[in-house]
This record gives sequence, C-alpha cells and structure tokens, in this order.
Amino acid sequence: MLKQTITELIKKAIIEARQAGKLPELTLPEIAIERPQNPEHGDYASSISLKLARAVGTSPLAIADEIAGFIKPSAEIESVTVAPPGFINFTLKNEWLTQQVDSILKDADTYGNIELGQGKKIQIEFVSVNPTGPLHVGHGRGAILGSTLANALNSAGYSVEKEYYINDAGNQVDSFRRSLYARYLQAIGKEAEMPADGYLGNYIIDMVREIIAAEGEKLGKLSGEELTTALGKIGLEKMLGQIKADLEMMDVTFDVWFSEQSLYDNRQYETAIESLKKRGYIAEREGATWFVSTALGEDKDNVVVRTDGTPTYFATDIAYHYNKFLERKFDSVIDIWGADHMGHVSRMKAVVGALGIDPEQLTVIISQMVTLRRGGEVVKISKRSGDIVTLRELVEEVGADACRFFFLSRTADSQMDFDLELAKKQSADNPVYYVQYAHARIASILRLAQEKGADSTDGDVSLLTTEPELILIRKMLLLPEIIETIAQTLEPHHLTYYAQDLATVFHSFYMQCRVVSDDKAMTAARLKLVRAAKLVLGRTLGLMGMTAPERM
RNA sequence: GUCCCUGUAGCUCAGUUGGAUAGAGCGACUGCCUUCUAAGCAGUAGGUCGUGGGUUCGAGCCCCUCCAGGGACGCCA
Repeated sequence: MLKQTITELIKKAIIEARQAGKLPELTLPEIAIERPQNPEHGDYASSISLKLARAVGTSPLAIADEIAGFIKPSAEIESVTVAPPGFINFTLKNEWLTQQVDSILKDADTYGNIELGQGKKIQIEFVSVNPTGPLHVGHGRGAILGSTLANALNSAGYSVEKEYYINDAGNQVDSFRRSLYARYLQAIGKEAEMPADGYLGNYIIDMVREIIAAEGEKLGKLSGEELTTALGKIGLEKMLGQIKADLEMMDVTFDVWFSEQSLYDNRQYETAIESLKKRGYIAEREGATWFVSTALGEDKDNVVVRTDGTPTYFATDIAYHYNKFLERKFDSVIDIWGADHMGHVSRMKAVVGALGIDPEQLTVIISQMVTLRRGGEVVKISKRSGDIVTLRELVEEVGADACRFFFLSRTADSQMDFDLELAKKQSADNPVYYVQYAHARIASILRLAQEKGADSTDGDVSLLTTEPELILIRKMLLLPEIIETIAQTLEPHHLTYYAQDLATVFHSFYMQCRVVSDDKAMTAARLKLVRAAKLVLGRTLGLMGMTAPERM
C-alpha cells in the first residue's frame, strides 16, 4: 500500500541522514502517515519531525528539511515539501495516479483487498438471540454490524468465520416450552394458565396453531412432560427457521450455528470448569459453585452452578469460550453483544484470562440501544410484554439496503434513534439512494457507450488530466485504507462515509466531464475511468451487504 | 451508591488513535435540465467541540472535577 511505501521512504531517509551525521542516533517513534485535510498540503503527510524535535533538540522545521533532503525520488511521488511547523508533505504524480485506473480494472473484484490479516483465524459471533421469539429492531443493528465487519475483515486478509450461538439450553428455553404447552392446552379448549415468566407474545399462539395444524394428531397422543418437550423441540426449530429467514432478508448469513446444548452433550462444559478449578478460580460456597473473579480484580464473584445444581448461563459461556479458543483454536474472537450485556464484558475477559488465554484475543463489541420511534413517540420494545416491533416488519417497510446503510452509519457505542415514519418518508432522499444512484448512472453511461459502439480496450489513461478526474482517482485509491482502518478499529461505519464521499466525487465528475463524445481517444480513456469507479462503488456497496443497481 | 456508553452546526452524526483553517447529510437560502439518469451539480449561512482545570511545541481526541442523557449492577439470559 502507498502508506507503507511512504513510511519506507521516510525511514530510509532518516537512516541516511544519521549516517551523514545530520541527525543523532535515537530510537525512532512509529512513523505515522496522515492524510492532510487540506489538499494544498498534498496527498500524504508525516509529522515525524515534530515528534523528533524534543529528543533531537533542534527545530522541527530544520529536522524536516534534513529528512526531506534524503528522500529518494520514486515512481509514485511528484514532490516532497516541508511546511511549518515541520510537516513533510507528499504529493502524488499524476502519471502514477492515472495508471492506477488500469490497475484497479485488473484487480477487479479483489480491488481493495489487503494482506493485513495474513490468514489469521478470526471468529465473529453475533446476533445469537435466544430462539424464543422473533428478532426485533435492535437485533438488526448487531446483525448488520457483524456481517459487515466480517466482510471487511475478510477483505483485510483474515480467515473469518461467522457464528450464531443458539441458546437452546437453560431457563429461557424452559419458559418458552412451558409457554407453548400452556397455549397448546388453551388451543385445544382446556384450562391452562401461562407461566409467570412466560412469553406472552401473540406469535406463540400463532405458532401453536401452526404446530397443531401440522402435527396435531401426533401430539394429541402425548401429555405432560412429553408433550412439553415435543412442543419445545418443534417450537425451537420453527423459531430458529424464522430467525434465519429474517436475517437472510438483510443478507446476513452464518457459517456455523453453534448449539449451547452441545457443550453439555460433548462434555466441554465439565472440561472447562475443571480447567478453572485446577487453576484455583472455582470456589464452593453457600451451597453454590462460584467463579472467583475477585481474584482477577472484579467487583464480585459470580455463580457458576446454582444451589439446585443447574449451571447458569455464565457457566455455559465459560465453556463456549473455552471451546472457541482451546478447542477450535481461533487466533482472535469478536463477540458482538447488546447493551444489556455490558456488565458481562469484564467478567468474560477475566474468564478468558483465567483459562490461560491472553484476554486481548477476545474483543467484545457492544452495540448500543436502538430507540424506536413512531413520529415523536417512543415505542417500547419488549419481547416479554408481547409488544414487538420485529426486524422483519422494519425490513419490509424500509427495504434491506436502507436498513443496512442506516444501521451501519453510526458507531456501535452510541445510542441511536430509529424513527419509523422518518425512515419510511426518507426512502426517496436517503443517502443510500445517493450512493446507488452513482452506480446506476455509470451503468447507464456504459449502456450508451455500447449502443454507440464506443470501446475502452485501447483507452489511454494518461489522457485523464483534469481535476475532477484526478480527484475521482484519488478517492478510489482510498478503499484499501478504509478496509485497513476498519480491520484495526473494528468500526465498519467508515464504509458508509466513504461510500458517500466516493459518490460525491463521481457525481461531480459526471457534471463536469462528458464521457461518451466524438473524441474517440478521450471517450475510451474516460470509459476506463468510469468502469473503475463502478467497480470500486460496487465493491464498497458489496462490503456493506447492499445491492449495486444497474438502473434506478 | 459503583461501573460502562454518550454529549461536536437548528436536527442526525463523522472526525483516519495527539497535528496544519473542526467536516458531511438533512433542513434554510441562491443559482443550474436542447447534450451519457436533476434520486444530480455549484454556492451561501450556520461552531465558546457539555463545564472547569491539567499534561505539551500542539487537545474535539489523553488525565482529573463537575453537569446532563442512557444503560448495567440477579443463584435471569
């Protein structure tokens, strides 16, 4: 990447300056390359001399002059200048810039990919909602975050596995089963009361109706525990199927659907707890089993096995992470959780450390609350109360592309308002259309070119010399850097801003530069440029999981 | 009470890990369709970056105080 090339140039220059006695021997700070916000300052800049000034003991400007003097000419760089208070600015060569159009076209679908990850095994687990009810709006945020992050990490050279953890064991599922049982009895005209902690949503009633229609006869022969178990099994499958379908509507898919129950079935659970016990992090007290997180600086210990002998969800989460790191040997793991799990983060990291794994290998991203509004009014979302605004409902109203873009356009750790009415109204001037429109416009140009028999194969990119053309090329060259930033910060929202920037420079180019014209050579060159732009826009939309329309 | 997240233009939010004159979209205002899609373009207005201190060549970004909004503190998940 260009940034690395420039870093190397500076490093070499500093070494040479030292050998020439112009700079003292010191440990070099990391050479950071920045993008100046003011285009007059060039394409890239380094503030290395400002950072060195204190140790060297001379003015940053003088240091910058020394370093700049030793920077060798290169194919990419037009000029190296020094600006107060001590920046070294790099401007790219137009000739090199235009050549990148050919290079992008050659890379095609792999353009933007980088080697940062070097094939490291990384797992990203997200959504993982209890299969006891449909996905609601808030879950969509985590889903989009995870799936986009996975796309970006994949492009950054990681070997990414997307996983959904199915909580098919424990209390909540038990309550789900009993809710189904009660609704079943009611449906066949018997007296039955919903359990106190039951799921009151109408979807349970609908589901029971469907189950009876399909398997009523078979179930009629069962009763009590047997019936509850059978209903639960069918219900979980149906619920999971619906969750899967809802996610697919938004182009969110998984490589692995991991069952919590399997941790018990293959005794991973015992192994994990045993491992903690050996290391002295397990204590028996007050009739329960505790994870001694206070030994690791936590506020309090946490129960792993209850007085009645049943494990808590924390216990299976320990086993689950044992499995991720020690069984399946992921180099790093990303968990995306909802805001209600925030308090769980530090103790989970403590567990990972207690298992002998570097806690740095686990990153937990908290996707903050989504407040739903209709007009000005806040809509309460609660799975228990039955007042659900489902994700499916949202996708059907505003469309998958707009949903993805909207959820993606904010950092995960800030809360967001989602106004349903606004989202619906917005559909005409939503930024998503602005970006897609740029893509469709290019497609339209290419159609016209084809009609007129214009061809770009012999296009000479060195003809692309005007400002709008060069600005467009510069913006296209940013994609690998965006992917790098996302891989490092795990913040995929940068994509939405990049997409808008790219669309803006294209629309501006479009206004100022005619592509298909009587000038055959220029037409060919510009056709290459817009083909490259279409490719980069398409890649960006693809990374965000959005469609890139040919016409609108 | 303890811990976590947030506070930047009228509104919704970015801000490349401490750099140069703090940016975008929406909204407001002014122009631009005989030429490849006006779902577009060009421009104007709009800011004590919640508050007060500190760290240093340099702070929206780092540290501390306080204020405001939200969330978590269960042998629920």
